[in-house]
Amino acid sequence: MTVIGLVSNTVSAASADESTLGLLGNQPKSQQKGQQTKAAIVDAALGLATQIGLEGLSIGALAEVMRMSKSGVFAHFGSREELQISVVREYHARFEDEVFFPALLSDRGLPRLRALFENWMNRTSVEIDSGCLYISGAVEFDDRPGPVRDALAGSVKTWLAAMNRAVVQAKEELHLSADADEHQMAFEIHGLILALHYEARFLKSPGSTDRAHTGFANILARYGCQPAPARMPGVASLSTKKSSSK
Amino acid sequence: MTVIGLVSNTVSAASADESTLGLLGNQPKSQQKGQQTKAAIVDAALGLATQIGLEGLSIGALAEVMRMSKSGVFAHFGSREELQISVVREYHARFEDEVFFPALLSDRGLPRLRALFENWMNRTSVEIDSGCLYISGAVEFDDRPGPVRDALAGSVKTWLAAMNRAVVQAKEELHLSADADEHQMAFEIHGLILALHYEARFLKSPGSTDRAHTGFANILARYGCQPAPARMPGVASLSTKKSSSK
DNA sequence: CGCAAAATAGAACGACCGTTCGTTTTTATT
DNA sequence: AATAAAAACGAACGGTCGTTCTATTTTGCG
Repeated sequence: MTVIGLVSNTVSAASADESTLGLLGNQPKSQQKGQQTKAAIVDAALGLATQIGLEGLSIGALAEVMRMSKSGVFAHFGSREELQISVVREYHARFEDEVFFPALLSDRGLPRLRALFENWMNRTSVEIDSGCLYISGAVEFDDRPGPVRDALAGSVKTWLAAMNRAVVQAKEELHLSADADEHQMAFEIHGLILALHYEARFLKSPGSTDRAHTGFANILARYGCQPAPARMPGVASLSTKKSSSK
Repeated sequence: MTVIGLVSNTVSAASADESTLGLLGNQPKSQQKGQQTKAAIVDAALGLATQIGLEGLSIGALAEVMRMSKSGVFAHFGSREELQISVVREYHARFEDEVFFPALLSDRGLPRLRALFENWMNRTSVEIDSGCLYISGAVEFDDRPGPVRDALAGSVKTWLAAMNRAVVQAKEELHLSADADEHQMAFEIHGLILALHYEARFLKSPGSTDRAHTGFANILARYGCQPAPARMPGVASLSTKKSSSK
């Protein structure tokens, strides 16, 4: 863990990773049908788990969706817990692909921070209908130790650390006030996402998405990206790069 | 519903309300042992539900805690769903007593808003260990319609409406900028509480409590309560009572 | 094709779930 | 103390759960 510098967690256990990538044929040309249906099972399981939770995920229901026998599904994982862990890893991978990696195309500093939040918001907006595994999982495994909880907490921490890094970089690029606390900022941003999910998905309050956006703008304004960002006393010759991305 | 002006919801179904109050003998001197043990059951059920969730709450486990038979416990509610609703109502009542009512002792406007947040924070801090029914319940009943969800959502909305009202009053008292959006502000405050619960209870990150406090100060600062709150033009003679509780 | 290995099926298990029902105990009142 | 009502019990029900075991089918390779 703590690998190459980006969001990673999927390094461990060999098996069910390639999923949709499929035919890159790492080395052995063996292994085909098995991995393939296993990936399909994990995909279906992820769909079920985001809706009814990791704990609500039952092998019987999953088998029905897959039009397979319970034991047929079960054999791919050996235990329900291993199935849950596979689901968490799959969710992590998709989160990376959808939220983290695309944001790397934006410039370091404030543009990338904005992109990260924007992607996170977009994903959360979709999850108002489908559900978010990082949120439901957190509640379900609050005080239930074990490998599932570890996998969940590991993924979430990896992501939050990436957000922290983006804030630090924004400070380094002088896009944010130097005394901005990255943990504080990440905390407040996390709160916006959680409030959005709560109020939109559970309470069904309209306007939550706008409020999350406004909240993010407020945070940026507070932490040094002033409405009038021109005169910063001393420092920062004139290297203040463009801070607008779109 | 939408009653006398304060947080209320408990008006409906007659039964299990008096709980610990016990012997005030409303009118009929009948009804004794039953209501009493029912209240004890709800109390124990609330303890279980905050830890493992409303869905994880099982009558068997509850009976064991109560040292009663399953059917003995069951008879008090007639269905598991009714038990869950009773738990939600009890939680609502305690939330009111602990968070809302005490804050009414503080002056209208900013002092009361501060008190509401402070009480909410204190309760949430305790719930880092015990769990919060409004948060776990929201996840569990996201997309599961029914009376339990209705009871939960009703309670939460009642409370959030009280927060909104406090913000509006703070504007009326000129303690906050007149163009402060109460919904936006309540949204951001709610996010702080949710982030606190998430990061402290699930991720076990230290310092979350301080970050929630700092976040609240940031929000107040942004919405018109400037960092130098001493000279506020006009208003509020010198009746600013103590706003610290401990 | 033939054959070993992998994948899937099917039935059964013990455990726990919410709920029902008839019985027994406890309670409150006369 | 007698009695009717309320409360608690205990056993059983149908159902779902994760898991195990043994067959059967399907796959991939020579």
